[in-house]
Amino acid sequence: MTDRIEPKIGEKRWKKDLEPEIYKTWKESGAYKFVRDSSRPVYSIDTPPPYVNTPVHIGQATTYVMMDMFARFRRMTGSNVLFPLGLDRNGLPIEMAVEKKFKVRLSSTDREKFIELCHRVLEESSAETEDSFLRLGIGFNSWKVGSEIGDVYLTDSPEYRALTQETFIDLWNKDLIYEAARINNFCPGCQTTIADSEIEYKEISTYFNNIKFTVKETGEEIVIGTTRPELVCTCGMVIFNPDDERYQHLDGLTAISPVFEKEVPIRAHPMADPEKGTGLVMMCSAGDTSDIRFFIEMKLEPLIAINADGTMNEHAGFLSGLKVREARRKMIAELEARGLLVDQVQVMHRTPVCERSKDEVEFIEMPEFYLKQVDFKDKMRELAFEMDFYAPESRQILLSWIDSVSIDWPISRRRYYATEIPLWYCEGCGEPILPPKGRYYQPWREGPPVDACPKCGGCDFRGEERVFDTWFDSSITPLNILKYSRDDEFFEKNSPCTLRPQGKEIIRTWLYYTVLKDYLLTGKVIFRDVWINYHIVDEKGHKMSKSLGNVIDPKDILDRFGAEPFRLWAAIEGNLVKTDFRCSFDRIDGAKKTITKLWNVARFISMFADVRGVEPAKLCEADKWIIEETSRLVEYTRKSYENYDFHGPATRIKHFIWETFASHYIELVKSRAYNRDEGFTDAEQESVHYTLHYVLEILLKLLAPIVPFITYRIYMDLRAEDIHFTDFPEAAERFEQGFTSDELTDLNSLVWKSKKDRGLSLRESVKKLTVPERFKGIEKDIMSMHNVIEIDYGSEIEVAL
RNA sequence: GGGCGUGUGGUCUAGCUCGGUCAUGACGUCGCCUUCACACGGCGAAGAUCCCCAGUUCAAAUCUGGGCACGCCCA
Repeated sequence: MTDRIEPKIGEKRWKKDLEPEIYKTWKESGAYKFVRDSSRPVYSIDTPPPYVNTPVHIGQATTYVMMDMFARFRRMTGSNVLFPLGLDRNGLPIEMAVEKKFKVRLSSTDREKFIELCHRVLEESSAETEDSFLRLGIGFNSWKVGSEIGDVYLTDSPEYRALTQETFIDLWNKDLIYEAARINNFCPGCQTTIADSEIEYKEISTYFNNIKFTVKETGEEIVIGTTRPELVCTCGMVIFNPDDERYQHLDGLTAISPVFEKEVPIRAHPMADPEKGTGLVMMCSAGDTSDIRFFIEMKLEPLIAINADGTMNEHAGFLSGLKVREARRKMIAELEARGLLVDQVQVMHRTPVCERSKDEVEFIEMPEFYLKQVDFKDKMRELAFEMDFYAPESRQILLSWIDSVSIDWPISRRRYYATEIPLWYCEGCGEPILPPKGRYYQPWREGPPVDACPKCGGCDFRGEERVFDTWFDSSITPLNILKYSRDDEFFEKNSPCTLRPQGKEIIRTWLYYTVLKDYLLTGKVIFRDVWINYHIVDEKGHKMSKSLGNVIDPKDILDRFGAEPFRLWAAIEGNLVKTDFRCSFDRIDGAKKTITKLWNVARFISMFADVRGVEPAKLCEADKWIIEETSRLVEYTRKSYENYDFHGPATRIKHFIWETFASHYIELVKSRAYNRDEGFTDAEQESVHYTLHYVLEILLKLLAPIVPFITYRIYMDLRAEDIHFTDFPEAAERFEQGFTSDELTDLNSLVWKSKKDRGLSLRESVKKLTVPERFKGIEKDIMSMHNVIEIDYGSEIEVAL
């Protein structure tokens, strides 16, 4: 028989330059295009739309690579994979980029003009994102923006915005939206109301001012510490801790505030911390979120002293018209002049700030639209248990957030580059007018959908100027990709969406709002699986940020290593649902070795005839052994991949290739494969040729979702077939094994060590080798591998050199 | 202040659910080997108080309690 042929695989090693021609082929041929009318079950992935005005972050690169692994695996196991790319273009980041780039303020710029500037910023920042994803080997359904299922979508397209507005109209008609004037978190920098979820906390250095109040009943002077003296006018109560011995006598008395001389009750309340300041606290209507909570709890009437523009209003008396900081200075001066300021102590104060602009959040009463959510907390908890979380512990983050929800979701914003609230108002009677569903509306620049007010018959209308919270848009991504309200048949058949992959830091926003809103619209849970990832941090474990200068651009990695080492690294490094990954070039470089090893193993095997379908009974014992080991690997890998675990299999496959397959199996059967001196029968040689190709094929398929380029190329070279459209392996017929892998590797190591201890070459002959009986079946292979002259059997291994 | 998570050789990591073989592997280090797929290779070696304390147990990296450190989220 043909004993040896030239390797079918020519190149000595895999090079990153081999990647571009492959991803170009995929892109140009539309390899992963979604087929709407297929009998295969749909597996849908609601990808998190990256923000377009910043380059793809290393964290996104990693998580998209993981999603691609899920997609490729599902494609090989019979699913019709819906894996679209969305690009987020709405909201504050674009507006802030405009303000910075063109040196304008939103509040003082014409709306039409400002939006045009937004478009200009957006035009410059589009293609880059897609290019990175393409080079990473991500198999999106499409690379074109469009409205077919699986096409790239933009969150600011008229189609997407029309869908957002449609959901508003539906929710309005379901009586789930109302407008109310309430104290809201207001960002003076962004000039808009923001949700609780958009607040973060920062330690800011400030002064703790100890100021004097007087007790009305006794005339006693009491000292109270505050960081916000300008809010003394809104003080509604003075409290001390019930356990604080110093102030028991004050309970039930009345305090008179300094300067404003307002009378407020003094009470004991656990919110006061005896350790902090003097232990006496003045509770203002809107100093921070806990103040607001306190007022609600105590049923106190709040007094709002700050306007939306950040100035004090008439409630602040002599401070009226001043900005908050000026008012604070003036109030302190006034207190000092009257001898009511005891001292000032510098402290670090945990201050609520806007997560976007970092401005200190104020609490201001404004009319806003709300989507009801408090009424649905129990239902939300139920829904949280209807979804499978990977890892399961991540569900707790959602549950904790649901528990902490205390007010409805304020969904209106006073910004420009976002989806407009589709409403007009009758100037005569104030009646709100909703347009019919179907198209994208811009009420601030277009006329109402009616000629006359249905209530009073008036003909003058005012368009709503506010827009939606970005999360109101983002919370319909699964509806959008599944063509909710656009292709009812498809949506009904394929809802819920199979997978929501996202970061743990946006559980309280993206995941929560999506589940909430889509439940309110459809009455059902919108996801089957939720995959929650941790983060990619720098080599030292620190969060990457522009200010620290430790940001890694995936393009640098692609330029240096190509996609494959990076993708293998992403799978091998750890389990992203449990821990952060430390991004290290050295470790990515390390993954390259395994790529090379795989290439060389394949190249070696490609020298031998690709024998198919040998009867199991005719296989040699050594071949049965490696097939059995391979089957175990297949079973484990399949099961793990199904549960989104690629790390376990990746490490095991890697170990298998290096330690089991290459070092022991291939070394063991090498002479049989070559059969140069005809020491083996044709059947024995055929058995090994078959087995080598069989195991290689399985390994390539197991690895195809992780490293799609190299497996594609090898498979093409060997079989002229696209591996990504073959079936994922099933375990083969199982074989009883006379020996275990450990027993075999121990035997080999012992022989190698014996030669080494004597300073002999590994090719040196062994005069006599004594091994346990269980190795009898692979006697010939062992003898040729170690160059054994005589073999016999005993209970202990003995090597006579 | 509360919740969740993490803490394993120089570095990183598996194992911890369900206690029990000399604690897994990688990178790095050291020694030997131009072995005909691969020197981006092979063989071998050194290196660990498994954060600390206490407890349960015949036995703890693994379970319990307390502490410390770090991270994330929330107040």
